Amino acid sequence: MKVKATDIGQMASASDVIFDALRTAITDGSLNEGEVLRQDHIARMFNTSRIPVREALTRLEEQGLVTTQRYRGAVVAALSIEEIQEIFEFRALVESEVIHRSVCNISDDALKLATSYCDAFSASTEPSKWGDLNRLFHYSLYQECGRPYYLQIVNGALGRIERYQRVQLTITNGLERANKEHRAILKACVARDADLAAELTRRHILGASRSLTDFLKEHRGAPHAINAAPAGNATGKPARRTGR
Amino acid sequence: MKVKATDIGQMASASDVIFDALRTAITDGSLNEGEVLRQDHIARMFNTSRIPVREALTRLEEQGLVTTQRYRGAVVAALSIEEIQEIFEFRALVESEVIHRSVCNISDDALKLATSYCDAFSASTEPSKWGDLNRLFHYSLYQECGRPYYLQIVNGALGRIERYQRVQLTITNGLERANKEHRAILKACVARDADLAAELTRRHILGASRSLTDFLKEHRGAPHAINAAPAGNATGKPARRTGR
DNA sequence: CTTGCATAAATTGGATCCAATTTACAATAT
DNA sequence: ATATTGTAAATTGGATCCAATTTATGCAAG
Repeated sequence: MKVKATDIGQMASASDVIFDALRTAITDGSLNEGEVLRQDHIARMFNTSRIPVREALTRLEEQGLVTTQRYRGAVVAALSIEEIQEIFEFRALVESEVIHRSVCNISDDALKLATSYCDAFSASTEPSKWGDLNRLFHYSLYQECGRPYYLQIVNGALGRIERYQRVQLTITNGLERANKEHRAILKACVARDADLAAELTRRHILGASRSLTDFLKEHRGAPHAINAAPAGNATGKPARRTGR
Repeated sequence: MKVKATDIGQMASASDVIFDALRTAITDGSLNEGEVLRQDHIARMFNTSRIPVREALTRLEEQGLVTTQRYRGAVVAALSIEEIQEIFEFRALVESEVIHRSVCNISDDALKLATSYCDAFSASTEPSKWGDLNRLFHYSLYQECGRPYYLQIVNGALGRIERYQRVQLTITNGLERANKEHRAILKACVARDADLAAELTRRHILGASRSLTDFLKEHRGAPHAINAAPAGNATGKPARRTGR
């Protein structure tokens, strides 16, 4: 009998690989907002043609992570402070609902796992991992809500603002407060107090929004100047194309 | 001075045209769920190559309107009753929040417009227009919530279940109840009673969910047998490919 | 008549090529 | 020196072609 590809799981297509790589690069901040994504540059990085690159960029645009203009290419999406606030507020609404539903069914195993992520988060000294650990902690408490669509939406919303949240945690030392709030949320979940867990989650997210946007209002005279600017791009004009 | 394309607005690319056409065909039910979408068939319909078709399908998949398997192509997504219920419940959560925020700022013009859509909805005898009019009515009450991201999410959620809702309105004569509920919502908005408008919207959506899923549980022994099946496809096997 | 396998047809993912458009740059006029 | 304009380079959208894979069909064996 011939072995079909489906028997050993769906092999990732080239566009999937590119999509995943670009997505993580955008969400973790490796790619600065406003940065231009050239199709054949990316294609060369992955040793493919531009076709799968375009498919990946299309998907990223559909998720709101890049914006595209005809014949002008894709740039990493930049969110205004108002847009960031809106997404945090939306997360507060949906995630409080999600954790409320989840706590009712939550298993001891899930609580154990959440605790271990919580510990790892507070113990980690590697800023590049805070985003992942934070996400893993929260998601481990959401898993048993029985609402995959909600989780998908939450994931999309989080993907858009994760890069900013990481900056805020790193720079304003928001780690301590996040940690305390995580402990409180976890405690409420262990006690199976759904209302409390929901309310604490809501405040946790809105609080993070507050300190992040305060930070951005301070440090963002210009729209996109969080990370170090790439060399020679201090002017408003597009960077001159350097040779390949 | 040379006229740039951007000066006369963004010209729609071929993939945009195809995307829009397929999206409306899926949301309004012209394409049955489970139906297979062949790339070069669609390409021939639009006199293009398969490249822009693939881009359109990629975007539709990202929105959850089609599902794709490697080398096996795209099919119009079919939602289980549980998934439909979940999306309605999600809409109830988000749309009640949206209308609550909107009513605080709503203008008399917006109320006038909403009234005209409400009237058109109740007067219309054309089932194919109910979906549009229903959407226009609700959206006209949402416009001034000042939360574009919420509206974008609502639009995505609605796009997934619109086809089913249309079926329900058509078949179970849910029109009368929808109409009454629309009047009540509108009245609450005119009175600037945000809490009431939100609660009525919540119940309106959950009620629609209830009657739709009841209907589906009744009429859906087989997963995808709402609309008339295409000729010669009564068996579970895929239809034999007819000549081009 | 049904089942199993070999082979052909159909279909998708990706590479390469071409046209449309934008952007950079040099030459020129003011 | 600065603005302007024409041209070349860079870049994207799309068409056509090829390889990988799946699906259908025909033929032999039971």
